[in-house]
Amino acid sequence: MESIRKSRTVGSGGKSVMGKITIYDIAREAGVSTATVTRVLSGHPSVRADTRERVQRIIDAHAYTPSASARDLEGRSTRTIGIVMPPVINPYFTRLYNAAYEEAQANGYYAALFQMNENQPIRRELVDELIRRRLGGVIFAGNIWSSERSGLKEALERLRNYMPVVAVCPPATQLDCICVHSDLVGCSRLPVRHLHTLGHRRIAFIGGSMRLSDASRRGQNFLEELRALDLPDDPAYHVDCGYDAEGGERAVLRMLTNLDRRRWPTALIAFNDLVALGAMKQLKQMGLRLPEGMAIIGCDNQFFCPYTDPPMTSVDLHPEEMARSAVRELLLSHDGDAKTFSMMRDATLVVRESCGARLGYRKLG
Amino acid sequence: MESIRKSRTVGSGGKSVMGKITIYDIAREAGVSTATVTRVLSGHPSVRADTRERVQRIIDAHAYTPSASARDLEGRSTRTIGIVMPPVINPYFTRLYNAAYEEAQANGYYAALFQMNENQPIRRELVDELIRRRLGGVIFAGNIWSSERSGLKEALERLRNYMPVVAVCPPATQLDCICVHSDLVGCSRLPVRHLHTLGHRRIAFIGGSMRLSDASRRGQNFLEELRALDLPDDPAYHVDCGYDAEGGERAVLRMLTNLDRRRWPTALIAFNDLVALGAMKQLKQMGLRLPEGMAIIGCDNQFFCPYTDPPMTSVDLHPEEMARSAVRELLLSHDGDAKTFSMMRDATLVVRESCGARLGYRKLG
DNA sequence: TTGTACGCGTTATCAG
DNA sequence: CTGATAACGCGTACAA
Repeated sequence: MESIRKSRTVGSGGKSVMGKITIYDIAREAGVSTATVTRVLSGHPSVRADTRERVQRIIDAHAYTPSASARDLEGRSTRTIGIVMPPVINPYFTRLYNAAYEEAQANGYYAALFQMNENQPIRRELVDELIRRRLGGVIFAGNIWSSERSGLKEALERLRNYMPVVAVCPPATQLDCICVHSDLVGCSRLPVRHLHTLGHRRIAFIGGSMRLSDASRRGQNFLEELRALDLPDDPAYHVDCGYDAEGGERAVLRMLTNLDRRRWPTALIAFNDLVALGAMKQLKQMGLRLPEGMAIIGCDNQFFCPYTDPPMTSVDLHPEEMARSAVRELLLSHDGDAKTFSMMRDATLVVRESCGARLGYRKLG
Repeated sequence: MESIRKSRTVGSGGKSVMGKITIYDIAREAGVSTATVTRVLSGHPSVRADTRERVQRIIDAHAYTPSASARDLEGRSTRTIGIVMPPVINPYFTRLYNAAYEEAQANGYYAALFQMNENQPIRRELVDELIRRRLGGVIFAGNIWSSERSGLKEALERLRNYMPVVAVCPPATQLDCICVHSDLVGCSRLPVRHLHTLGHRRIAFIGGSMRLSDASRRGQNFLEELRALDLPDDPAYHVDCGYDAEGGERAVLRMLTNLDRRRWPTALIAFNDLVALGAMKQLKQMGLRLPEGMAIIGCDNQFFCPYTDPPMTSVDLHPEEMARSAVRELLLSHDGDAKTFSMMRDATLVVRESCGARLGYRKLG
């Protein structure tokens, strides 16, 4: 900020009054009533052609545009839905939001984004904000509904009193709203099976946080999957390291330096692609070749996966589809009959070369 | 969507009337006037303690929250600014938006995002939408203001009649609004000089689009810089390929296959990091080693730059700072005295290893 | 300290 | 076909 320098004061201008023309002004100038102006505006048929034209001319001349606030006040829908999620900086949520935005737009709605850091209690102010704006509905996405969040139940209940709510999240229980959840079982099963098929026996899991009950679901499922295949579930093969690339670097460093080389895992499953990215860097730095020295699988199938070296095998949770479904359900449940149900999209394993396989798309039962 | 399956109809619930309580309801139930309720709501001092408490209790009981529409109508600001830019899918704009969002929030404002594809005319509907919502101001970002866009002048003028406007963009002329622009000169100069210093003489530029006058600025500056250093500005050393990784792959493929090996450039400057990412992949695929076989520099200093192989040298345009400045200026120019000026943040070269240098941060005059 | 009444910009209803 | 006029929900003078 201080290093930004202003320059070139080019000039000054700008109208003085900042657009204050109302429907009254138009009506007066056109010599009609406000009702007629409204009729022209909404294309109502019962208005004489010449009147319509005259009014329209005035409207155009002033580039008059009715106020949304006033219009909303009159009782109709604001045609806006809210979407509450972690900051778009996380590319997974970027995709989620983008798809929601497009779907909303396709239905004549606007998707207002409310960013919220994860693992932070639902602030009462946020709920207030949503209600104040009289949104047509809200989508909560991300690990929003973890039981750690205080005031969750209350917030949800209060909100639902005003508008429909749908959650896009890991499988959660007791959620009294429509819930579109990700396939966390497949998300663990797919990569483990894939690695097992390729002959791997010592498989580790890095990323996330075991202490957060919902986020740990991934880790739990991973362990169950290992046991189902009679693979060792050594605690040393699991390290929490958060959700970004830096965490991935740290995780690898910590795990491998703490382990006798003969006990090193031969494959890594990362919480997400960001973590995997960091892990790959650290692995190379330690002199390992990929995928020979270590196989690795990410999650989210981000845009950069085909461009890592080697290209990264990853699980696609199809956030776009989930977002679109969420928006559609939200718009459908517009009216009071608030149903409550869950829906799920299967995960897909996108095989590239970070595990030494070259199979293209592949889906395991 | 069709592959998403519903399951587990858990139950049904939801209040029937979807929150219709108004300030009148509260007033009646508390046995006071609406004015008093308002006073309690806004923490006005002149209200007796017991009255306040009684009213507050009713408010809490109903979880009453005043309507934003009604409040806005009353004349005050909507405390919302708009930010119009390309889809947040592009990580550069993600950062831009995120910073704007935070800065707005820090000032008690909300930043409403309006996504618009680049190189598309400013739709009248969009401007209508912005005006309809009576925003406190609008930020336009990206290559929005290219002269190719039809109706640009008109849209801007009309908009400015309603609210302050600031543009975050490449240097543009004749923009009758506050303009925070990126340092496109430095953006070309820095990488060229860096490569020149390292001994490179045949330097190519890939990405963007020469046909779009504003986007081509980068290319123009690049050429000028080459000439200033007496380097060859062979047209074959420039290929348009858009703005994503796939484009980068294509660009490399096209350029190198069309060129005799002895005339190959020894270094590549990419329009942005996405393009550079694709280029790196294609270069490796053609058997070149990086940076020995080819040096490469990206732009935007994206999160993945430290994690490419080799880590990518890139130019940082500091989108976050620009966004924050834009928001601040917007909020400042709240009142009618619409000044018009430009400000610029210097670009910075972040040196990593994709050019074979190991210098850390480095800034060239 | 509290209440009354009006304005904010639109739409909808009901007369003409 | 068109024009008054009443909501809509809230803030705010002004009055009590």
